[in-house]
Amino acid sequence: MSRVFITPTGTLRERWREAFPEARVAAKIARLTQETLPEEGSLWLDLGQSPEQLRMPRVNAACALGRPVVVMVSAPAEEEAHAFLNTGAFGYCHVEAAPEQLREIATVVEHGGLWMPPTLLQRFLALSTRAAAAQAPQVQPLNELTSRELMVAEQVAKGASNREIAEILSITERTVKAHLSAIFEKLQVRDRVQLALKMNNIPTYHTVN
Amino acid sequence: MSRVFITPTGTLRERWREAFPEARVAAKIARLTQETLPEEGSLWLDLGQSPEQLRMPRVNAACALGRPVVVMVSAPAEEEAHAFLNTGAFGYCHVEAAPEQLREIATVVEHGGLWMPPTLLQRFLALSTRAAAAQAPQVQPLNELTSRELMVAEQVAKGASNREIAEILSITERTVKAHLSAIFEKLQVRDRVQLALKMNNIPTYHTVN
DNA sequence: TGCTCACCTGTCCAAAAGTACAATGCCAGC
DNA sequence: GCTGGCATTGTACTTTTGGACAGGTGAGCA
Repeated sequence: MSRVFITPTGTLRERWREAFPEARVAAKIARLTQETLPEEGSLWLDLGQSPEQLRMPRVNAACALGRPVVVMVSAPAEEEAHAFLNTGAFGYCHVEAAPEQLREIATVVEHGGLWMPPTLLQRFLALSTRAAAAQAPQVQPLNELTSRELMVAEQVAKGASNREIAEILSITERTVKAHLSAIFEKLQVRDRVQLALKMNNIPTYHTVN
Repeated sequence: MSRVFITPTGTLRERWREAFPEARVAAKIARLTQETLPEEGSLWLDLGQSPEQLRMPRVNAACALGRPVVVMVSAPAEEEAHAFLNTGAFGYCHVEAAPEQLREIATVVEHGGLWMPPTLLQRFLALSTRAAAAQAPQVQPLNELTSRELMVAEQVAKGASNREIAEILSITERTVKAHLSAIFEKLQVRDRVQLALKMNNIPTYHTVN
């Protein structure tokens, strides 16, 4: 498995060489063609110094070569990560990533996996899940709720406290709680946060048990 | 690197054994604790026959063990993939996946990568990009948060309780509260419900005092 | 070397949320 | 007239949440 680094300086950084002693280097993507590329292996694109408007095209060009591409940047940012990975890159990391890390990343992307910093990955998953939920709106079992319960649920969905709901509906806080208990039971949620999310069509991932 | 398969039958499938001759097997997640688990390696959760309402809790439980989890299902579906990966799983594949594929997946997840079938991955990336764009205006106030605070906020956005967040982040419930107080202050919300809504870009109509 | 900041934790306390058990009144339908 | 569902409220209790006050550590920086 061989790795090719694409960096404007045309020279390998210390840590890159440390991670992959056999790595090759290229100054420009254009220099690389199907013929000059090794049979398999990954491409490592250094965008550390690239100006804004050139970054995306470069990622595009690199991905077009048909090898898994890891984009390296000097300041990882969420939106950029999304854009690059969506374009076809399989990895997104810091240019100064440690050698062991680089090897981890290589292992992952060369086996069809996706790699990005853990915190970004989390955000990433949260976002796409939300998007998926928005795409396929679930018909909720809100019909099970009585009219009064629905009013209470809607207030919770807007972030109201029991006291506020009581005031709005002109009932006692106690009654609000009674309705809430019924709602929780019917909708199979355990507290107002989960209810608020459910009412807004957002999946929750924490079950009782 | 060792692999533990969790399957109701308590026996390894042919192809699993073929992929990982040394694999261990367990019938229930509850049997596995930090002590009985190997130092490192991945968990493979067979949801082939699991009924709908037990799937998510099982994924949750498996992820809580602190090893990369690969969920195996008999009929891969997009929404499910999103949900499971968002819960903390790192892999999602068919129970009947070929041995070579299983090894690929193992390699990926054990190195911090994310693995799912290529077609799903495409959809996934497309979705998240769209979501990122939609969220863009909202993400701004979030950068006031420190990385740790963001993690807490993300969990609240999914409906987690303080206790759960503490467990997930391996900190005390007290610390979770500390982070939350800071978050409330920074994002100008008064409680976790409003935070959850704000994190999901849903406006709240109640005063913030 | 201080200093700041993020992160983590503790105790104590008060408010809010949620549950259990119980009761009253209203109204529609059989 | 009886029954069942809905809405309402009460007392009493447990759990969860959030805040006040008071620290402790470690990393980075002037």
